[in-house]
Amino acid sequence: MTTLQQVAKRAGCSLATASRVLARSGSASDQMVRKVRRAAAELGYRPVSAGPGRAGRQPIVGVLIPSITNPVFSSSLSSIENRMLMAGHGVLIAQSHYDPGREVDAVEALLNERPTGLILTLCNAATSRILGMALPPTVLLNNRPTADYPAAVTVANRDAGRELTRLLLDLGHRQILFLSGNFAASDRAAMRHEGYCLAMEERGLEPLAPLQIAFVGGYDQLDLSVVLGRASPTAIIASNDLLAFGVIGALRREGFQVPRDISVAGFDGIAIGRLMEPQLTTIEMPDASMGATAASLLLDMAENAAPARHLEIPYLLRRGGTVRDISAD
Amino acid sequence: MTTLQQVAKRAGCSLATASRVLARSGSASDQMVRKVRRAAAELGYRPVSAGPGRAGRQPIVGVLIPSITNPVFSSSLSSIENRMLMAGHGVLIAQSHYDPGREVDAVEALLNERPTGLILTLCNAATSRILGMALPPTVLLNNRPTADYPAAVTVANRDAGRELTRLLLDLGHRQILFLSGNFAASDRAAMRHEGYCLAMEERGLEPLAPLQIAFVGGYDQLDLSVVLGRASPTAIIASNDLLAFGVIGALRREGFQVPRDISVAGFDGIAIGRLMEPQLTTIEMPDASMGATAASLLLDMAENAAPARHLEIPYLLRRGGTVRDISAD
DNA sequence: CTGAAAGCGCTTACAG
DNA sequence: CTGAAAGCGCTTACAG
Repeated sequence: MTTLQQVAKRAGCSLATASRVLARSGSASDQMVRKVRRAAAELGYRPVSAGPGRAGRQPIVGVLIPSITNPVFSSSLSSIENRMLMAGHGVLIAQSHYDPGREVDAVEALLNERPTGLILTLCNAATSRILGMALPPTVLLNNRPTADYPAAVTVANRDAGRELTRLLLDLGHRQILFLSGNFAASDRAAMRHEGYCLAMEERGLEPLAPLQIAFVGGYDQLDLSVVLGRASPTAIIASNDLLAFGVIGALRREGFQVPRDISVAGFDGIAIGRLMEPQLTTIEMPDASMGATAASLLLDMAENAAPARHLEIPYLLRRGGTVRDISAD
Repeated sequence: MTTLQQVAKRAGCSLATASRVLARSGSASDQMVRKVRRAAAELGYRPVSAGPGRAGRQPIVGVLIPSITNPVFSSSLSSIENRMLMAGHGVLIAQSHYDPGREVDAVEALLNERPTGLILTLCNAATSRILGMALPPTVLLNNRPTADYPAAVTVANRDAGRELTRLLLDLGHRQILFLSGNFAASDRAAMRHEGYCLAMEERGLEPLAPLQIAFVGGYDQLDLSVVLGRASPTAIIASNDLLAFGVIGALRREGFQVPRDISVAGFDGIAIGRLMEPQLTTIEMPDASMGATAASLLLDMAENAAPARHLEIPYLLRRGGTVRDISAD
């Protein structure tokens, strides 16, 4: 490990001067600046946290998401990373894998790096043990704000669930099944389901019991035979697009065609839904701009002591070919 | 910021004792351990790098990938993160966005955190300015090893390109167009293209000039009208699956059906290719196991001073419905 | 098991 | 503009 001491020696100056040059604090002659910079480059010098205040290092923020491989989250993450890069902050990531237990460990790991701030997408913000911990400035992303953590960037998931369900009702569907990841693993899914219930009740219909499916690395091998044997839905709402794809694949394996036999809709608006044929009907979340917004809010709070705010970003219902009008049938 | 001093005071012991308890070095009475831990928890204490050796903090590794939103990379990243979590290391990420210039900045940002090691997927390992820098133990992922950086985890991209092209040739295709991201942005794409050329030449055919398309956040709005006007390929090989999806969408917009009018194949084997209908023909990269392998290799090098190695992981040609046999036509 | 003290790499007034 | 020195938060022999 190269120390500042070594750099100073090579540059032929004192520790203090070398420090001033590299930290850009205080002034130094052009010649000295050159010598020190050169010595530092040659030795591959990297500062180590230090001194009173410990302001030496590049600040970093920690980001927790359920799963990097879900495009909704990787897209948010990407825009967070971009925004933070501009601000000269590093980004440290952690995944909860939709498991409240691992979530705690993951945040612990982030905290060990003493981040300037945190952006968290929790399994369930209301019950998470994390929010009892001593946290640096924190913004919730996709979780509604809590009393302790009032900074949040969200989408109106309940409204979205209601609007999507209304669309299906308007198309003549009555037997609408809500298929979801575990509610305990995603309070977003729970909110979306509430919206579904509201829409059903509005029309005097009994909501079907929701079906919760654990996320195990993917939904490739989803088996719907039992479900379809019991209920016979004309439409299925999946609590997220990845699950919707899994549902469509599973239906195909069972010999059903979408949307001819069953309509399918999802939530998230991941890019791949627009590339498939027919295009997926979904609630489009502005994931990239949500990420950027969360990052900006966090920076504002951490650097300018701005007050915590709750920002609700509008979503968009995108109707694709996976839902069919059955009112004329 | 809470200091160890404050924790010690609250626990009623000396700085030294508090340090020993929290760093698990040296011994302390059970009672003392409890008191110190409790005080640390109450104050939300987090260690800051320190002391001789600076071994205090959790070690971290830096990972550079072209783009988090490409499932191949997010999948590798996810398995790297999992492997590192088990080893008690944090993971810091950076994106190059397929831009060699941003790549340098991104690695600089990673280095500022003094990572124990680095896992890099470079635009072009042979020409990258990064490999001239003073780096900690480094593993290349998806780039072939260089003289300075002999540790690498790769797939035989040239062979894969050849094998995929042979498949199309065997199906009767002669006019096979290779469509690619910018070669300067991806030496993988260049290798795959070489394989394409080899296969064509093997059969005494002239390879068509490759078409390079810049990646600009996605391939949603790809316009192939000009291309299809000039050449009239019966098959298109895209240098990666994301591009292949873009191609299929663009073809559809131009009124072509896949595979009836044109066959399409890609590289990567991202999950979504198996969910679409027809399934994408592609070269399946074991992205998750490549990530885990790179992580394990890096840990072995950083912790056990293991020698750098080059590991080549087998790929798999997966034939889906997007290619058609035209030999009988 | 515990504490006083030396020491790490660094920064920042304080002199000159 | 530059350096000697004090000080930061921490760890680790060294005593007891």
